[in-house]
Amino acid sequence: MFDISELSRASGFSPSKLRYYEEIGLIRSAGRRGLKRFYEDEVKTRISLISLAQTAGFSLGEIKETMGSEGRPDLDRNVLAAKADAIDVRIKELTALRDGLRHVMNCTAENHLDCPRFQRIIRVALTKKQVDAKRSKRNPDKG
Amino acid sequence: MFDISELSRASGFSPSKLRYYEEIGLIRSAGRRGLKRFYEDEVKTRISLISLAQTAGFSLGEIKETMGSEGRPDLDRNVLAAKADAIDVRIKELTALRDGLRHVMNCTAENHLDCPRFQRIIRVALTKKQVDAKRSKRNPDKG
DNA sequence: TCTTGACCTCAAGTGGGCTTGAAGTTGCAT
DNA sequence: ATGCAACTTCAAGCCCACTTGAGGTCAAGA
Repeated sequence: MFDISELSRASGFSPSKLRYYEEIGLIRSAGRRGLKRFYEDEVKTRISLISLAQTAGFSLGEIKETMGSEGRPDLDRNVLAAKADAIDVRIKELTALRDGLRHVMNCTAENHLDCPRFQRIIRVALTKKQVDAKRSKRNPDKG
Repeated sequence: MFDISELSRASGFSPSKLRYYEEIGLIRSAGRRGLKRFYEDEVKTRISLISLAQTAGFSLGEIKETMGSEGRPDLDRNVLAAKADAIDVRIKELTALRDGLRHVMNCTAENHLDCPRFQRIIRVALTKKQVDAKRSKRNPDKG
């Protein structure tokens, strides 16, 4: 068991952020000594996960929905599958963007937006986005 | 040349968003007919790029900085390289998170946070983050 | 026992990224 | 020439994810 400043140090999250996350139900303190919150080790893994999910572009609401409360580790497989698929799409977009940037670094075209290779790289990611958007219009419940 | 509603339809960005982007200098209209803005094809590529970069987790400020104004396509190679590296880090984190999610879907551990395989998957991404943080402390200008 | 500093609460403020609404203007079809 | 749908500006508002500040409580060490 450790207090909020130790958790803050260990996680890199400010105390106010930790309190805020508790307030919205994303994390839990194991209990109090007087007013002071005390935490168990488990919360560190949870915080790591939150941090990762934020990097992935998920809102705190989505993260909460996906992780559930600490007492409910039996997550909905469909939700998890959908999130994993969403991440796959994002990875492809990021890969295209990164390749585009790296290409621009070595490209001699006067205006990079006109470079055919660059445009092709970008179009790959866009096509994926559009396909996805169309599919979710035809089939809204599959997100 | 096309007007704002056509650009909106083509890009999926609302007119207000397009005007906002112009206001903050992210895009430019090619000119006006009366009050109405008109655009050239080039802006579509630019918008695609913005969309992609947002997905990658960059703020509009960073995007502006990286893309420069339309009149300055000669971007700073170091900035581009740094962004590309940042994207690589993010891709690794996303990959770890996705693998973690997919594992949880098939994992029978009663509490997934306790599953050693899951923890290992997560730790991979965290380690990268910490390494990166430490490097940028030792060497702040290399961000 | 008394101080002190790290914790606490709760309300208000901040910044990013837009959207909305009111009020005005205008290109274009009739 | 006229109407009107679609554009325009500008200010204010909204949601998210926090941070800040004022004022209060408490555990532990001198």
